[in-house]
Parts: sequence; structure tokens; C-alpha cells
Amino acid sequence: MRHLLTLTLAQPPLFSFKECLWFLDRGYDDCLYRIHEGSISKPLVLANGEVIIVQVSELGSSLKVAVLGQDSERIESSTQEIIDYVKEWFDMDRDIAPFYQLLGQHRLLHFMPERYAGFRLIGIRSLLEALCWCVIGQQINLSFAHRVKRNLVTTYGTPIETDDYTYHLSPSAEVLAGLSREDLWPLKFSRQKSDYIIGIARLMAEGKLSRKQLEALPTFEDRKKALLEIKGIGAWTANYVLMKSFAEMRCITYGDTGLNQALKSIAGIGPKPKKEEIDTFFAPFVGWESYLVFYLWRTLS
DNA sequence: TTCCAGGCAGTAG
DNA sequence: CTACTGCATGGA
Repeated sequence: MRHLLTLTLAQPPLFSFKECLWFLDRGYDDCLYRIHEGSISKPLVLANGEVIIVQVSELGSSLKVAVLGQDSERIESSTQEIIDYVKEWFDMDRDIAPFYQLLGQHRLLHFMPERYAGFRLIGIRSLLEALCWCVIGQQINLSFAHRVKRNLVTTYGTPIETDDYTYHLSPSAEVLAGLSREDLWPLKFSRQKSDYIIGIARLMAEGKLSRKQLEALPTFEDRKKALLEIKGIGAWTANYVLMKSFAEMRCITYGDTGLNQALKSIAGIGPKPKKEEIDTFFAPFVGWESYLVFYLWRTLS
């Protein structure tokens, strides 16, 4: 792998790379990206099949995107794809001023625009990766969840070597679809979760579930309904995936313990709030529910 | 030992 | 819709 090119992106208003990086570097040592000396880097498979490493860092008032790879011939034609990926990753094309306006008017949340200025919804572009992460994270604490994810990624993902670091691509649907449930038990998956992951991977490998198919559905509710029909995907996972992988703005992760904690400490709601109580709290933020969930999570660590 | 952690499926009401 | 159970792991 060698350096192929460097791109420069203007930082939009109300954007803070440091806030985004802080969230990604909360101390769980995620195995799918590397945070190093103020930069974040991760491997990416381009549409043409080439594997590259994108490394994003701050350079003055801009973002610098360095690209590592093998094939310098074709990389120029992928420039826009790489820019789009980074913009989507950090939700850079969204004007969040209206959200800040609503926060500023709120009795309990008016501190957020200043304290978390420029914090953005961090995306997980890969649908399978997002779904795997959700299933793994169901009902276990985050540090254990990260460990299980690392087991999965280092066992069934693809290592990508560079001079000073070994990255990993998350496992493909084809690889996971070929596993049997017992294969995942040593990686600390429960029986149910093994079945969920393999079932989801098989749907994707068979072409019965894909980003394209979900995006083709007319409404947010249709996409949620389609996800909920799949074994292992409940309300929490459906909302989380639509938020993180599709950048849907109206997702509330009902039942989420982190959300419940934040609502308890900030608004005194709960400890186990009913759907209606949550909806009432979210009512002033129509169209920004996902951002509110994300900002509430931000208050936790 | 008990409780619980960024839940889900199944059943009952 | 809520309320319940059973399912699994591992840390506090």
C-alpha cells in the first residue's frame, strides 16, 4: 500500500471534526478503524473492487483525506466516490442549524449547541456491518460487545496490511452465510445471536436483503417494517440501523438503555419510560429525532 | 449470589 | 400497546 492521493474537503458550518473523533475514540478500541495522532483511518472497498485506506484528519479549516492503495491508475476515477464516503461518514452535507434552533429553545437541552458544537451523526455505511453490530450489542454491555465484534472481525474479516498497522474489513455476507451456528459460539456469541447473524447474512448473500432494496421502498415506515420482519431485528435494531446506515432522521431507539439513562438523568423520565413518554419528549424535534438520540448518547460518556 | 448491560422472540392480556 | 418469560455472556 502506498500513498495515492490527498483530497481536501471544506468543513461545513456547525461541524467539528474533534467532536466526531471524540465520539469514535471513547475508549472501546474499535477494530474497524484506527485513531492515531488526530486522524482516523479505515479500509474501504471501492465500487471497482479495489481496497483502499482512507485517512481523515484536520488541516486548518479543512479536512484532509489521504488515500492509500495499490493501483494508482484507476484511483482518479474514484475520487468522487471517496469524497462522498467521507461526507456520508460524518454527515457533512446536512445543515443542522434548525436542530440547534430547537435545542436552544428547549428548557432542558439548551446547553447542547454550545457544549457539543459541531457533533455529527457518525454513519456506518455497510448495512451488514451495522446489522452485525446491533445483534452483537443486544443486551450486553458495550465493552463486551466490542470484544465480540473483534472476535468476529479478526476471525472472519479480511486483514489489510500496511507498513505500520493491520486493518480489517468486516466479514462479507458470503463468508458469514457459509458458517454454521457452532462456528460462532467460541467467539462468545449466544445461540440466538449466532442464528440471527447467519440468517441475516444468508438473506443478503441470496440477494433477499440489500441497501438498494430497502432504499427503493417509498417511506421510512416501509423500510422499518421490512427490517422488523427479519429474525433478530427488533424495534431497537431497526431504528439503529436506519439511523446509522441510512442516515434516516426520524429514528428513536426505543428500549435503548443508553437513551433511557440519558432521559433519566436529564429529564427525570423513567427509569423505564413508556413509548408515549419518550414520544412526548421527542415531540418538539420532529425530523431531528435521530440527532436528538445521538446527542443524548453524547451526554453519557 | 444477584443484578444488569446500547434486546429479541414468544405468549398473554 | 404493555407485561411477562427464557435466552446467553461476563463484569460489578
